[in-house]
Amino acid sequence: MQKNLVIVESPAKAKTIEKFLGKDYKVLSSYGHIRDLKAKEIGIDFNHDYAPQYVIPTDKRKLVTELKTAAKEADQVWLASDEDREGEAISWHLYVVLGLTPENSKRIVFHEITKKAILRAIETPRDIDINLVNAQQARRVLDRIVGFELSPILWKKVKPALSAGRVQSVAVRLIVEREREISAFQSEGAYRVTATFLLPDGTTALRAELNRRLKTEEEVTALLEACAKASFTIEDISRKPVRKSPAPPFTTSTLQQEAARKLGYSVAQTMMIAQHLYESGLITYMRTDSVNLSDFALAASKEEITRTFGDRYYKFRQYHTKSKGAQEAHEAIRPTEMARESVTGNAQEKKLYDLIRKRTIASQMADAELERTTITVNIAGQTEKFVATGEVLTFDGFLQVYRESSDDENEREQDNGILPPVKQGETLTLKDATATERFTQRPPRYTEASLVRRMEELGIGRPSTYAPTIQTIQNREYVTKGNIEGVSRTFKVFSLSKTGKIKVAEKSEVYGADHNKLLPTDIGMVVNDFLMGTFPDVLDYNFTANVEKSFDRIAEGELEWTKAIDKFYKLFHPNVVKVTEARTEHRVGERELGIDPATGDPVFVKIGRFGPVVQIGASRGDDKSGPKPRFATLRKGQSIETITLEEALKLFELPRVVGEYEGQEMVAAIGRFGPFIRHDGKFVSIPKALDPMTITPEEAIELIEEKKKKDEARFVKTFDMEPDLEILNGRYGPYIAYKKKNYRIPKSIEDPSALTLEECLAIVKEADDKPASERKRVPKRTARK
DNA sequence: CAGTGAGCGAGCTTCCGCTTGACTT
Repeated sequence: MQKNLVIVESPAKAKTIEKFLGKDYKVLSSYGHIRDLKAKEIGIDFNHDYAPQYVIPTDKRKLVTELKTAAKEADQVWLASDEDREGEAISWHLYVVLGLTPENSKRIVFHEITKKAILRAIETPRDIDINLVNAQQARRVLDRIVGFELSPILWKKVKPALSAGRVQSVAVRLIVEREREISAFQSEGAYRVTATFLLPDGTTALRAELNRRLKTEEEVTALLEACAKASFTIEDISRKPVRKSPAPPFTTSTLQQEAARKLGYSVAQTMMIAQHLYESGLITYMRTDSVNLSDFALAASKEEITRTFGDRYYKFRQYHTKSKGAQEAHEAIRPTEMARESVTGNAQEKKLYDLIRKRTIASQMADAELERTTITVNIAGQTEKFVATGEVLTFDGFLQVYRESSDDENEREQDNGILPPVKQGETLTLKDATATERFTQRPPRYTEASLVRRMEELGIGRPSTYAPTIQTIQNREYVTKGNIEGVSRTFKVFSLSKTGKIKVAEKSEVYGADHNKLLPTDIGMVVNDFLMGTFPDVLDYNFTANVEKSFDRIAEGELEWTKAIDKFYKLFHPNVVKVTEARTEHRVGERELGIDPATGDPVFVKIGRFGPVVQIGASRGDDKSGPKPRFATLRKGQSIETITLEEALKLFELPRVVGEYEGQEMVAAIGRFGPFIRHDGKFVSIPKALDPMTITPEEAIELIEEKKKKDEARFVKTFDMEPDLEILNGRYGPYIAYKKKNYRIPKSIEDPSALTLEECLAIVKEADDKPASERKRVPKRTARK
């Protein structure tokens, strides 16, 4: 048995380190935290100075027993979790749970996974930093208090199973506020004037733009009229060298942004692919906020750049992390071997690796050098000038390898080319001039990646939580990813022809379309407004930054963690009690639309048990007296913020009896899966081309008959002896349905329609006999779209 | 796109950060 046990956080890391350390060392992984607060209750003892009640989660029990056994067998245990707040806490929990002592255990840290770094770490061990551990306990306890005291308020006041937290609620706030900025945005038109001039040779053209935009049509016509008569001279030519520097190597956040822009991956997708590359030993750890490169990586980059491009392309650069609250326990994300140009794996892995490698290499390359030329053209008798700019790349530098993308589509317009040679004082002739009406642009909606960038700027969330947080706010239905259809608008174009005439044309363009952007739902907006009204301090963009300052003081040993929590709790909890007990006349987010002309009853919209609903008539009190209110769910695209009385009343026209067929009523309605026709206890979806409000009996019958035909094709085989068992055609090919459960047909069976009843029952029996532990229940959420 | 189309209500839901599985009917 080995004398030494090293415990790290990640199994991939354990494997690598074990190779470096040799046979005297056994290296195991803790797989992150091994203990946490009780899962089902708050898990904090408020009567005993906020003592956290830690438990080992069931899925960690087996691992912890293994670690205990290994620790007992070793002479020395080396706690080698990451060097940050969470890592220090992991070591401390291990120390406590494994029953270690100062004699038989040591705390070590290393910043790069090289033999040298690890051996040096072992030579310079230290003790567990209890102040840093306490900072983590404060963080954990604060998050638990905020989450577990706010969420139940939402269950009571808005809708069950909702959630609130220090991170997710602010993420939702960002999206809600951006959407409101967009709806309040008033675009302003202004005219952008461009002109083409001819040089004295009579053939070479120079395109230039007026140095300011013109506000009114009068200004436009005045200027164009002046241009028709004016003479033009080259007033000034200026040349300026410009340098561009490469972007720093990837962190989790910047990798997610660039992978989204360049490769179109979602944040979760990027992390999954990166995890794969990491486990295959191809890249360094993918959850990091550091832009630092190890000496090994710096040397390897230099070698790679000078070998491939030459000395001139190399430049040593050291980057410093700017983002708030960065903990820098790891390196930047980079290839483990800089010389490895490509990897084996699927196409996505190859592309992401390529992106990481190029970004890393480029970060150690020379600046790109450009020459920017600006030509100013004077209009005789006018104060305005025309300006032409051009850029020429004189040295490509890092651009040879990598060019960072931008979210802003307008930036790409600047890709100006070479300008023709001109001389100062030269006279030009105007060939044409055009004034095009352009509108100011509304703020952009967030994408997953741009939300991550904003969260990182605010210091909210960590590299390990960006992707899960985005998932959570979508699971709670605060936010959806969706498209917005563009709207058409007209704009004017004034053009001056060679003959000096001004023509006006009206053109149209589609604007405002959006694809795959984060949009707030009604629930998201109602919850946000409620929390902003009741807990503005927690929703403040600086809340995290402020508590982080306290955590830093705790880590420095200047502040007791329980005192910091006490200060917060004494302010926060009374407000929780006050808000919980506040009786309000109306439901949170409720809006009265008006009176139903048919009954005289009031019409409301609000968040109901299952989401946004319209209600006609007041809710009945506890005594159940009075008439029952009527309900209707909002249709897709409708919002409780914008729906009108008219639209709301229309929702009650469904369900609607369309007609009769085969002696049974046909009823049109809208359900969770869209519009449908119910007939004889069966449901048929109504396609988009038809409307449930106007569908005719003939159209409905056609749909029903079509569905019948399709259903018949569904049945591959049925058995008279056992009507409960059917072989059906499904999305994934034929399968067996038996007593409300579905069974896979083994791949070895070529013709499922030839199966006998006995064979089918055998398949069913075999599947049912599998131990329950092997049959994982499907989480409810995955059934959702 | 196999199947769901309801409506306070015994119960239950929830946070943030560390880490990977085992599962695809």
